[in-house]
Amino acid sequence: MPTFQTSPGTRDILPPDAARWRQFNAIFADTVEAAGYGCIIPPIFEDATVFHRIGEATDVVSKEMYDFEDKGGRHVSLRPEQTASVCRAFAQHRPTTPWKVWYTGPNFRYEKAQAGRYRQFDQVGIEALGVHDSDLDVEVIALAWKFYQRLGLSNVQLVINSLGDDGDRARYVDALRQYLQSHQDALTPEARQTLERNPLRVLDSKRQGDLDVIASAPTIKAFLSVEANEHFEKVLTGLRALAIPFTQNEYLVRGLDYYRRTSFEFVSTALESAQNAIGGGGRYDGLVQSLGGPDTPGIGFALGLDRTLLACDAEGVFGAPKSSVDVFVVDVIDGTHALAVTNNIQDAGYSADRAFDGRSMKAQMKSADRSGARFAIIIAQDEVASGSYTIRDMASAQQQLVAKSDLVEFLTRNLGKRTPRRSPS
RNA sequence: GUGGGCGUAGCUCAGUUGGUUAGAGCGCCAGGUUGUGGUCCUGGAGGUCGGGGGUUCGAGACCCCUCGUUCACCCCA
Repeated sequence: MPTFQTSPGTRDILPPDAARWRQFNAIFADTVEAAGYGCIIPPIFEDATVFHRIGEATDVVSKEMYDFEDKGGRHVSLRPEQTASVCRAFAQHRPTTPWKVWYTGPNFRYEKAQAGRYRQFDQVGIEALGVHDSDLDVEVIALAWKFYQRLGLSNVQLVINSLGDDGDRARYVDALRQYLQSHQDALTPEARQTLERNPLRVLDSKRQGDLDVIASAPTIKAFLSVEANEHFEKVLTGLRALAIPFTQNEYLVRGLDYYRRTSFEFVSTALESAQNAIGGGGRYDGLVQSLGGPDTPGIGFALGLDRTLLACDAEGVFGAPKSSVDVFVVDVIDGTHALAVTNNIQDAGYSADRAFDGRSMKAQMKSADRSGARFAIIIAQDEVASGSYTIRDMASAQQQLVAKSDLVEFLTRNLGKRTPRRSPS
């Protein structure tokens, strides 16, 4: 028999971790829906050209795309992120603005995996289209911040910068390229290579040999238009008003070409690994138009599920929920009583599990213990004869005999009223 | 894509300069207790030592290849 395992960079999320993911998504949805964001579910793959708008020079597009030709000869790609898809959706459906949406789901990038970096990785995020107002920038950042707080994270740092408008950015890149080229000899070979492709990325270098040159490099600030500068200052003022701490970093450029003006990143200072950026985002005025839509401003962020959970682990917060069931039915006759009883309990809105394969009472009690059930319902000859159940409180080991017809009333009295998952007919 | 570390039971790991039948703890199953879990005691199941090739009388150990994983670079969430 051949043995199989997950492909590199992918993995199974098993219980109880998957429950933690669901909880994570639920808290996120709750946080952003409270601000008027609606859920959007774009396809997981689409025309590869859509994602090329992220920037031909970016690594994401040039070497990490999971693209292929489908049976109809279409060049499609698994999405490496969702922002481009959301903007494509906007261009396609032309909803009224402001259009505020949130999403969750897997993305794909062909990279070598390491801690906090997978080929299939999940992100949650929001995108807001059609608004220039700097207040929206503040709202977007504040929602991410609020979400981190709800998870219980406290060692998160907000790093922020402005990349200016298209023209500002172009003029700055020119100046930066000139500066770096004139200091080429002082740069590492890797940085010189990066310089060819994208001068902005050189600023991201953490190599010791590049730091001196970077330290005296021109910064974007001097190239910002009056409007972009004003916009940025208003964003910072808004953050201060909401008491959200931030660090300005004029070298924060981020890897995707479409960012304009506000650009930000959330870094976990609790993580030791190199992958300590747990979320990021910014404004991308112009992206919708590049996808064939009307000239529409946009801003959003994406938070990495895996990395954020790693940060939670590092801080010892937001652990996996303990799964448990209300009742565990122990049937030592033939198991068929348990079939009916669990069914009835479930119809009444409570959760119930049982053992199979006719195991011994001791073994079934052990399963009851492991299930985390508050009560064990024991059914043997005596109970059947008297038309009742023995109900054992697993924590106190107190037992009592309860008439069959009083079972739901007993559960309601001890566990509170529940809404039935479906009404018994 | 490049470089380093690591792959032994479901999990965490021992395993001497290469030497008989590969071990422990936890977990799992059963019994001790024919109507009772969590503690305790006893027993049991479970391993082609990641895979393939080589060196050797003999390889879990040494060499080569390969796959996986991990860390760093790169990049990013």
